[in-house]
This record gives sequence, structure tokens and C-alpha cells, in this order.
Amino acid sequence: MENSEQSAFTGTAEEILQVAERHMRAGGFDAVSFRDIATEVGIKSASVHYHFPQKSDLGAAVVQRYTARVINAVGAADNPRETVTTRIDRLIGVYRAAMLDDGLICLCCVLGAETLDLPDPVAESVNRFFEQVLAWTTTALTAAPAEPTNTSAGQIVSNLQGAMVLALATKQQDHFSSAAEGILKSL
Amino acid sequence: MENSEQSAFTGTAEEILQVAERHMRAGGFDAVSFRDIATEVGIKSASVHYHFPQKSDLGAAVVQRYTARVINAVGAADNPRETVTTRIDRLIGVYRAAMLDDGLICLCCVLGAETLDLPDPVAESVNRFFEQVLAWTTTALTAAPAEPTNTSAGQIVSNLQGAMVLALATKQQDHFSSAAEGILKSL
DNA sequence: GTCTATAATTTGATAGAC
DNA sequence: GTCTATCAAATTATAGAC
Repeated sequence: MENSEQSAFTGTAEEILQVAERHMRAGGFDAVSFRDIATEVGIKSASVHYHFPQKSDLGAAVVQRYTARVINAVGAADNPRETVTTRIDRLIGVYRAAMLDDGLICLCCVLGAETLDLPDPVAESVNRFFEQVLAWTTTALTAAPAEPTNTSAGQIVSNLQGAMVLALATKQQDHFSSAAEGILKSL
Repeated sequence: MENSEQSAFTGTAEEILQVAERHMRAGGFDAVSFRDIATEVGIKSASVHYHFPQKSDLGAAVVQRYTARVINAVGAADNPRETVTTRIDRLIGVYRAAMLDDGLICLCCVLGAETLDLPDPVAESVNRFFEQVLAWTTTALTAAPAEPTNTSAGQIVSNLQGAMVLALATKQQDHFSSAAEGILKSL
């Protein structure tokens, strides 16, 4: 999942969102401040407010941009020339790459864990992220007619999200590898 | 896992920790403020600083108190009169109760997701929580001699943590039930 | 679109009286 | 152990010039 894609945002707004996402994935919604973002982008905080008036606007935009990138990165869920394993392996790969390349876990895992304290527009965007990923995974699991599976989309997504938290908190990447292996074995 | 147990803290300090934990589980480390805690407890913020000078002291104490409660609640991991299923079901039950009773997920799931932004003493306490829960689960899986399992402690803990996030973020409790079912089936 | 300037609030933290 | 008083810094947000 590259960071330079078909985003609806360009220029300064896009730069702001990149910086904001990195901070939110590291420390949650409260870990980003308008001033910090501005400094990193090389502008003033008032200019950040021009692009995203309220912090909830910024948060929702970050989540929606992230959602589009993930859905784009996992690709088609119903390509009949692919096995279920190939498809799920691509979902796993998106998260594995994020952890290995950037040392960051899923944005919506971090925000999802603090849902109860998020502004409504942000919490709703996080909710939609999971609905979309669950829908993708459901399709990925069922589109191959003669390949019955023991696992549900929810179980796969749960497993992946939790594995990222555990790997990050214990600094042991093999918790992620182990989860990935278990998921693929269960297909 | 009742909230009124063998804590090393009593009186005002204990009350402070209870309020702080509730806020941290809802919104992360930054979601608690000395003033908010003080107001809820019925004292002034300077008094909170008396018990926990720095915020990192408060955070570490909250995590350590929580860890002791969880480890106490899951009970013995190596009782030879119990099946592996019975033991793991008790671990699941601790988290199910937390979600149903309080609507809150695991404290160390919330904090673990924002590990990169936590003060070192807090991040280390979270790390130790997971090491202890993993050790408990490992014992629970292996102590029954003739019951081989397909699942590792890491996979079980990952699965549970992720299921809580997904259930909370989508407001669909069945993601947790489904994970619990999958775990027990995998034993 | 970006800036300066500033407001209003909140935050973690400390000194010292009781 | 709790209080009053206070501080310095950070936060979100806005008004208005360029």
C-alpha cells in the first residue's frame, strides 16, 4: 500500500493527511496537534485549519483516505482465477508491509480501540472502514465456488488486528507471522 | 474480574486508579487528565499529584493494578482437574464480562495500540502484561499431558484482542462471540 | 492559500499553607 | 493528605491582512 496514490487530496492537503496519519497510527487521535503537523509540513497551524477547519474533519479525512488506500491495495476480491488463499494472503501482506516498512499498525485498529472517545464523524469513518474490509474479506472467502472454508471474515480481521497490537506491544514480530500462518491454515 | 480486590492500593489512591482506568480504557492514555480524575473522585488535582507525581507514574500504576486483577481473575492455569477448554474459556470469560458489563475492552489493547507514543514506564508495563498473559495461556495449553492443541498462546491472545476492537468499532458483539467460538474450536 | 496575532481553554506540574 | 494559588506550556480555533 504505497502512500502516493489515487487520493482525492493533493498538494498541501495531501501532505497534511500523510503527516497526520503517521502520528495517529503511532499514538491515536490525540497524538496529533495542528501545530506539530504544520511544523512538519512547513506551514503554520492556521493554514492547516484552512484545509481542515475542525480536528474531527481532519480525523475523518485521514480515515477515509486510509480506507481508500487499503481497499485499493488488496485489489479484487472476486477474481475467479485466484484461490481464496491468494486473496487472503494479499490482505495479510498489506498489514505485514505496513509493520515491516513503517513499524506502524492499522490506523483503524488504533482508532477503533479508542472509539468511545472519538468525535462522532471519526468513529463513524472507522466503523465504515471495518465494514468495507469485512465485506471485501467475505467476498474473498466465498467467491470461489468449490472451496468451503472454516473461517469467517470477522475472525480473519479480528485475528489480524489483534496480532498487530500484540506484535507491537511485545516487540515480537513473530506474533504477527504466527497469526498469518494460522489464518492461512484455517482456509 | 471484580473491581474491588487484592489491590496494593487503598483509599484515595485506589479511587484515583479506578477512575483513571475507566478513562484510559475508553480513550487511551491521553484521555485522562488530572483535573477530570480529581473532579470525579471529589478532590483537587494537586492531591492526585500527591499520590502519583507524574502522569507516567499514574499510567504505570493503572496498568500494573489491571494486570494483577486479570491474572487473578483467570485463576490457576495448571489445575490438572481442568481441561484446556475450561481454562481458556475462563480467559475468554474475563474479557466477555468486561465488554458486557462495562462496555470496555482490554486496557492493554487500547494502550498497546498506542505503544509508540507512551512514556517508557507505561509501555514497559503494557509489555509485561502481555508477557504474563501469554505465559498463563501457554501453561493453560500445555499442562494437560495428553491434549495436544493446534493453537498457540499468541494466536489465542491476538484473536481475543482483535475481536474486542472489531466488536467495539462496529458495535457488533457477535464478532467477539465468533472469535471465542473459533478459539475453543481450535483447541 | 498562507500568514500574523490572538483568544479561550486545558494540560501537567509545583510551592507552600493547613 | 488535601488544599489554594499559580505557572508555563500546549491545545483548538478564529479574525483579518496579504
